[in-house]
Amino acid sequence: MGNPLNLPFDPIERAHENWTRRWGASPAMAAVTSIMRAQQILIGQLDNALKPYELTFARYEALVLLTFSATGQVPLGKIGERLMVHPTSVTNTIDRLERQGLVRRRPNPNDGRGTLAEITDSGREVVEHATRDLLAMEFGLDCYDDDELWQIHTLFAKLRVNFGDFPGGPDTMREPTEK
Amino acid sequence: MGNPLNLPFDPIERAHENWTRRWGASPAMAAVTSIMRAQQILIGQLDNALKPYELTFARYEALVLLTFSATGQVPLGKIGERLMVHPTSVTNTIDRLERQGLVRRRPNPNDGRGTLAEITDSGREVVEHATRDLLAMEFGLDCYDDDELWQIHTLFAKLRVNFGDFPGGPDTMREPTEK
DNA sequence: CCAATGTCAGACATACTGACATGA
DNA sequence: CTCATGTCAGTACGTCTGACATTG
Repeated sequence: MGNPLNLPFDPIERAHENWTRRWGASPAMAAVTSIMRAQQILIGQLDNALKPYELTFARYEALVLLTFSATGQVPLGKIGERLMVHPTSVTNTIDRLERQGLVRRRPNPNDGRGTLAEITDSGREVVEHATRDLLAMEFGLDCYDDDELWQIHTLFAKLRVNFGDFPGGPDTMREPTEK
Repeated sequence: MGNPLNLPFDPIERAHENWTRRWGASPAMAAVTSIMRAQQILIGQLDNALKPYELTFARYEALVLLTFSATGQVPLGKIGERLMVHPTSVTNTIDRLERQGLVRRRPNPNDGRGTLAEITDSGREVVEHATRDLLAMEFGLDCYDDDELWQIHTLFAKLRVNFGDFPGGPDTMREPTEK
C-alpha cells in the first residue's frame, strides 16, 4: 500500500487507543507502528522515483557504494556488509544490475575465492541522474527541516548501537567530544 | 540481515561522509538510511519473538485488530484499511491465519459481497501470550524512554499527514489544543 | 583440516497488476 | 448500469536456510 490512505482519522492513533484500553498504554507499540508505516511510505516514494531508471532503492544503494570506491570495484562481501544485506541478496542485486549493464563481475585478483562488482560507465551515468532526482525530492522527507532530520538520525543511531551494529562511543558517533 | 553487524564503525555514518564528499551534505539521505535499518532491525526482533507462535508481525497485528472488535469479527476490507495493507495481502494474511486455526471466515450478513474474519478461541489465546512477550521486550525499543518513544511517534505522524494518510489537525492529532 | 567467499535451489513474506464473479 | 468486495494468477523483490565448490 504505497498510496495515501486518506482516512478521516489516524489509524495508528486509533489502534493505540484500543490497545491502551486492553493492555495498558504502550508508547513502544505506537512508536513501532509509526516506524513501520514511515518505512512503507518512504520505500514507496523512493522506488517510485527510481522507476524511470529501472532501479529499486536497494539497487541504487549498491550502485552508489560502487561509485564511492576509487576503482569502482568492491568485493561482494563488502557490499553486503556496508549495505547491511544478506549475502544471497547481494548476489541477487548484482545479478540484476549486471543484466542491466550497470555493473560487471570480475574475479578478485587478491583473493581467488572472491568476486568484485565493478560499475560500468552506463552505471555511473544512471547514478548521477537518479541521485539528482532523489535529492530533488529530498528522499521523501521534504516535510522535515534539517534539525528534525538530524534528530531522526541520532535517535536511530542509538537503536543501532543498542542492537550491536557498531560500538557507539565518541569515535564512531557524531556528537563531538573534546577532540 | 536481522543480525547485528558488529562493525568497528557506523556504516551509515561512513556512507554519509562519502556522500557529502560527492554530492554535498544530505541529512535526508542519512535519515532515510537510518529509518530503513531501524525498520529492518525491528521487524527482525519482532518476527523472532513471534516465531514460537508461528506468527509474523503482520499476522499478529491482524489478530490484535480482531480482538478490538466487540464481536471479534471484522470485514476484510476494513482490516486492510486499518493495517494499511493491500487487499490481496489481506486475503493472504487471513488465508494463513485460517489455516492455523486462529481465524475463521464468515459471510458478512450485512453485505452479500463481503467476508468477515472472526477470531477463534485459539486465536485469542495466542494473542494474549504473544502480546505478553512483545510487551516484555518493549517491541524491540527497550533502549528508549517514554519521552523518546513519544518523540518518534510525533515525528512520523508529521510524515504520515504530509503523505496524505489522514488530515492531521487538532482533531486527529494528539497535541491538545484549547479544547 | 578449518574457515571464508560466493552461488544455487527452495521456501516464505509482502506488494502489486489485471482479471474475474458476485452482489449493492 | 456502475461500483464495491474479495479472490486468483502471475510477477517482482527481498530474506533466509542449507548445500556446495573453490580457495586461503
